[in-house]
Amino acid sequence: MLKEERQQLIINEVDLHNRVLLTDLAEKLDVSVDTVRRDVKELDAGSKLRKVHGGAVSLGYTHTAARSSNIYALNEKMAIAEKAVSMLKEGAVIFIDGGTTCLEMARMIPPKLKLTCFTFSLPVALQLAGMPHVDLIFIGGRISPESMISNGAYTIQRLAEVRFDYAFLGTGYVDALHGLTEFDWDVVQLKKAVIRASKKAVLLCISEKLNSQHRFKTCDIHEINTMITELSPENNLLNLFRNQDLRLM
Amino acid sequence: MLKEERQQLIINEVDLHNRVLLTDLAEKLDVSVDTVRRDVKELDAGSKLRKVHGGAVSLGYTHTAARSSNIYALNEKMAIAEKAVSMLKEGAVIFIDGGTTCLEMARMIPPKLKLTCFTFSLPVALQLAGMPHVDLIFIGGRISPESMISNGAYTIQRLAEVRFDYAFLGTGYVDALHGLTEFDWDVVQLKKAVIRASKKAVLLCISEKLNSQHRFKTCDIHEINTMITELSPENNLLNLFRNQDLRLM
DNA sequence: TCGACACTTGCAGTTTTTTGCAAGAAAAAG
DNA sequence: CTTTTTCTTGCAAAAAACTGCAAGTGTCGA
Repeated sequence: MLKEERQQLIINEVDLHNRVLLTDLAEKLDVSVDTVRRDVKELDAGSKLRKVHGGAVSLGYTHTAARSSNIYALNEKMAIAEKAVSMLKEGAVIFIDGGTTCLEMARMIPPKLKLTCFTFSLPVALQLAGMPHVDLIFIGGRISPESMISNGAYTIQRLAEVRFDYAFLGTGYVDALHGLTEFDWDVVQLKKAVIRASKKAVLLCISEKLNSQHRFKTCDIHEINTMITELSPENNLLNLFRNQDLRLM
Repeated sequence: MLKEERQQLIINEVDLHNRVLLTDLAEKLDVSVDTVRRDVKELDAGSKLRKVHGGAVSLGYTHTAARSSNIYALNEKMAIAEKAVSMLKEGAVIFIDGGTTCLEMARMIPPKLKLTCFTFSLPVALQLAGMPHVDLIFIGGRISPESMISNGAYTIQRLAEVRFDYAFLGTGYVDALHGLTEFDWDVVQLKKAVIRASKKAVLLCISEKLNSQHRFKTCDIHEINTMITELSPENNLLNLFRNQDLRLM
């Protein structure tokens, strides 16, 4: 077998599976691991793939890692945000949760729309503060450094004093059977308070989170009025969420 | 499983759920917690996520605001901030006002110093939220878009419920005779409330503002305990402020 | 055809990387 | 303040990578 031919096969294999082990390649091509190693090293030098300890990965594969400098799954989140913004009516009193999806939504609020927005997320507040027609009220309290939101008993008390037309919420995990869950107990208490304070709760959630769960439960699915994903409402992935007194969007 | 592959999965999980525990990752990936810890540490070093005690959080949340390039008289403000920071003692409960000088001060807080900080300024809060040893409490309310601080009756009420060891304040205008004055009546009410809530008030003020005044009065000079300018305390420009029961710094 | 030469391939020994474990330190929780 | 969890550090075993070397292969010109 020619070296050239072998290297082409290696590239094919890598592109096909995104990642391969050197030992697998050696077995498949019936050459020694050293040979494969040398081939992979050359291909790496020629930018045909990326060599890593124990194997090789395709360039596209690692490229997704570079994207994380921005926001994960930004396109999906923008699609969700667009749908969410379309629900907004002039003069509404709404709440916007923290999290990147909700931040995207805040960004997309039409500049001319008059709104009263509550939030406890610093990034969301910063975004909304620049909008002249938005009346922005920050719900204070102890700021949790990881999520940049206020949280704790004080914040929950403040939430008991208000009532929103709509609350736009994110969640860590969501499952048709187990509802909305989080791994953080404090966050659950906070989200419960938000849901109590809102006439209608709208969940913004990318489809990748569907059917995942964690230890602490925020609420059941039927306590949510509308669930927005980046998918079409007819998508099969949403089947489990039908007939739950839930509007899909 | 390749290390590369594993790290990619960790990034996905973190970006997806915003926050994950090391132990959960270890279980999911079927490796020891130590390995996950090392991976997360590497990814943190590569700015793919942020490591926190017991887990990792996504960067989407926590991009700390870079200093906007052109702050007026930055060097002077940094000199003031440095003096202000030198007053801080371990465990103190302080308030930090909005404004660029106070923001500079927030930036300069030593990373290891344990503090409880109150503020109603979004930029200051964002700055402080990145400091692990600072217990940060945001005083909520309606956000005034020009200054990015909460203001109004609600905020003033909240201020009535707390008591600071030190309040670090800015002011629009200051004069030995007329005291601290502002252009904006609402701001005056707010600053009054801050001074009432603090045992000691520290004024941060560049010398350029000395001997200027405006319509609405916050307080007299003697209600301030310490005044910090970028000048040496012996400087002649400060002569009018001596013998006012005021410490110059 | 022969031999010089460059290139490739596999092997063995050494070095580096990865991984899990354990003990003490540090940090969070109660 | 005490208990529990997490972090750090050093260590050792295993896996992988690198290095030098020798054997094999093919090319080219005399």
